[in-house]
Amino acid sequence: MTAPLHEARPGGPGSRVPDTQQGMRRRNLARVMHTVSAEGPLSRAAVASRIGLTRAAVSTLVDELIRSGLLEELGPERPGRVGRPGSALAVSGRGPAGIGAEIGVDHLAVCAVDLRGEIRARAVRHGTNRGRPPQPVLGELTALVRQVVAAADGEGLWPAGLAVAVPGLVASDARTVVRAPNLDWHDVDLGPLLPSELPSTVDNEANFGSLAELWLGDDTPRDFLHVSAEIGIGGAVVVDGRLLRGTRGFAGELGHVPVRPEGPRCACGGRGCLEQYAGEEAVLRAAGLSPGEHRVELLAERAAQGDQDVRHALRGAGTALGIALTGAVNLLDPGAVVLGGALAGLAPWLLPSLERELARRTAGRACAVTVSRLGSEGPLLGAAHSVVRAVLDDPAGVAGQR
Amino acid sequence: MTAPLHEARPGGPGSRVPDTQQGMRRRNLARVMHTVSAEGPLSRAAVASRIGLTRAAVSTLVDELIRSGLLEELGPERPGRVGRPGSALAVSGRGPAGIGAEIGVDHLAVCAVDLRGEIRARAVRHGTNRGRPPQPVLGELTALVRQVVAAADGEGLWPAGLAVAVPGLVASDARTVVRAPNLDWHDVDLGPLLPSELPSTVDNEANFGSLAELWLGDDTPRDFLHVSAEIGIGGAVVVDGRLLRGTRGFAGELGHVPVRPEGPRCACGGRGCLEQYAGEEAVLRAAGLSPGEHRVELLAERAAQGDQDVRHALRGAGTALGIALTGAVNLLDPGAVVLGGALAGLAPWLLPSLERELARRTAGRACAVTVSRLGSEGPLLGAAHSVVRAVLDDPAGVAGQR
DNA sequence: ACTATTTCGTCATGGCGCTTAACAAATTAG
DNA sequence: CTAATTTGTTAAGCGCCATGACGAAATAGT
Repeated sequence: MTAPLHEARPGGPGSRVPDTQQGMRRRNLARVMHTVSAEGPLSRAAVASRIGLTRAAVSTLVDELIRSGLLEELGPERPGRVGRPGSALAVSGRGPAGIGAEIGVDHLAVCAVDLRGEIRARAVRHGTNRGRPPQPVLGELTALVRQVVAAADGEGLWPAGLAVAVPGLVASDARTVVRAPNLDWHDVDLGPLLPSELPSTVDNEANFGSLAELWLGDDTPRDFLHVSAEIGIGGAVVVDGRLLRGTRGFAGELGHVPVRPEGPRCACGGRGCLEQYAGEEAVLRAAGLSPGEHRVELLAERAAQGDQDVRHALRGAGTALGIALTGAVNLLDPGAVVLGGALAGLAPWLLPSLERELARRTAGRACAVTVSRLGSEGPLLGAAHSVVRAVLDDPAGVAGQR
Repeated sequence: MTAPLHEARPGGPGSRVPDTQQGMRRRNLARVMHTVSAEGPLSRAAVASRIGLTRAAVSTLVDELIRSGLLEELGPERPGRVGRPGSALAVSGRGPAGIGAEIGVDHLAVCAVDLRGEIRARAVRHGTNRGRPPQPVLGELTALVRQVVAAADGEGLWPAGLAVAVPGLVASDARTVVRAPNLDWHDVDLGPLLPSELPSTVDNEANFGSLAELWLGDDTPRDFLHVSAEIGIGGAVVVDGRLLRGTRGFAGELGHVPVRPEGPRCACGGRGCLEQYAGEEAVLRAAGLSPGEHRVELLAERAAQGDQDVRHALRGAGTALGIALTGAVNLLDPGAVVLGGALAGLAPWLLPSLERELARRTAGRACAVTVSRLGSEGPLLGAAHSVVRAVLDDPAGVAGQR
């Protein structure tokens, strides 16, 4: 459990990893899995032509993947064209599964996703975790995980790994929660509290949310900026299909980008940070609601009912977001900006002012702003899929587990 | 000439590139070159233990590299330890060379760098290029290139490629200058104007400058933000040792990050952009100098002489840079911010206010600010080295050229 | 001085993984 | 019903690295 499961690095020309024939085999197994996974049922010949290997080579690769339970033979393809019909191959629906878990402020959720990307089992427990110590929370989570694993087992699936999304900053060891303000956790090592029978990783929920967007979003480009608002305003930068983490894992912090340099003081020491204008507390206050008792969910409700104070507050937040995103778009030139998490639900009232501000300030270099369709499901799905991706990226590594 | 020479991508698990034994061989040749290049003279056994291959395998790889003229055998190592001494291997000083060229506003420069990273030949021509059409400028540049190539040939070097640094935005085909305001060039395809006998690439000078910092800087981390001020304020983002280009190649634009959202109007359509406070024109004006006749170089001179108006103007620019960089540092969490190009010379007067502003606003997440020692040499060196890196990254591809 | 030990570079052998070429099987086209 | 086309498998071959053994060249110990 040293790094997030889905971030196995191939190792470039400067790397120390030797290149042997075993490595070549592993990478070609991964190529076959990726191809079949991405392009639906495919014959051996079709796979071969797509990845550039010969039919003979693909045959032996496929044999190995079928023996490992990662691929399935669906039977002969319906003959439409001339020539002998191929035998359709598909990713197995009865092999390894990725277990995703989410520790939310108000709930715990676990799900199992098979290699085809389908959710095959899930479990939720409602109830606040704010201020509760880690031990009982993780105890309950582990119970839910075992429940989901048992359900998945009933469908012929076995767990390849567990990924846990947490509303806070996670160290690069992928197990220590540095701080999670909404849970009031600080420097907690979750390693010993997680089910020991599964290889596990922990990561920030915004990170998993952005990966979900990358893997499951419609038409999401390989370079984009994901903006969500769970704790503070979390951004995530995805470059070339990889999540940018930064040297200390802090990358993607959008909440403390200066919007008005002489604005009100912020707890971070700066002035006029984005959070002062578009953070949960600030928006609630601007809408005339008391931050203590109300939550973000209420805003969408009120705005939909036509509450002018709320709408005004959201317009202001959109403008502030537009200013902060102008800087980010200038710096990164992303293919898109995606609003996710709680912001997705508020998009109808945020977008107009946000887009106006952004378009005005980035004339000619503008960038599409889209809304995630995953919404609050993002982190959980991203976690589960991170395990699935790890299997697709290195089928050989996982086949040995069983 | 489709992409910058140094950006050949290996192709991850999802890629279409098949993994064959030839590819494996190529990558292992690259590993040997990189290792010898980075860690000085090394015996075959030392290389083997470093890259994880056996001595026998490394022997055949080294044989091939010596036959191609990329490696040299220096003779027996001085025996210090027990056992038979190895035979020292070094990167050849008489093989391929990288030719770098720079089209500056006031000069043209060309140099040849060998695989060891040493400059072996150079040529400069002074005189302004502002407003001159591309054809005569490139004609002169080509003449300089041929002159440098001839000089390199006299030392037993042959040109492996040419990389040209341009003060403007270059399209992703690495040959078309989209716009270079200081030269008044727009949508010029330099391809036909470059020496046809060499594989050539064109790129922005700020990009090459940041790569020079990555490859030649002391202790430059693999993730950093490079800030220079040649045309406008060019930033460059380097992530994991790779230059971030963005979907349209615009990435790294720092000049139009909003600093004061209600500030003065900017030509870009926005308001209060960084360029309004820290751009060449703005700083000259704030210092009481007329932008038309004076240049950045003058500022360092005056500031050193104690000119209070100039120092005040630079302090202001530093503060604005600090605000803009706060956003960037929050978003990217880089290992360092490096001031390069013209900013390096102004650093003594920019740094105090810049660092104060940055430290105050990023308490706890602060980031070191350093000054490039390459200064104005960066772009030229980066260009030449980009060719050298391409050779190190794929020795087999280059050996065939000769 | 002489031997044992260590390390280096090379060679022969073998295993592994892909390619090539040939073939039987299953379909369409004429 | 035959020819053509495409699929999947098989056997032979080649490239590349690993293994193990060897001579060469140094140090360490007696």
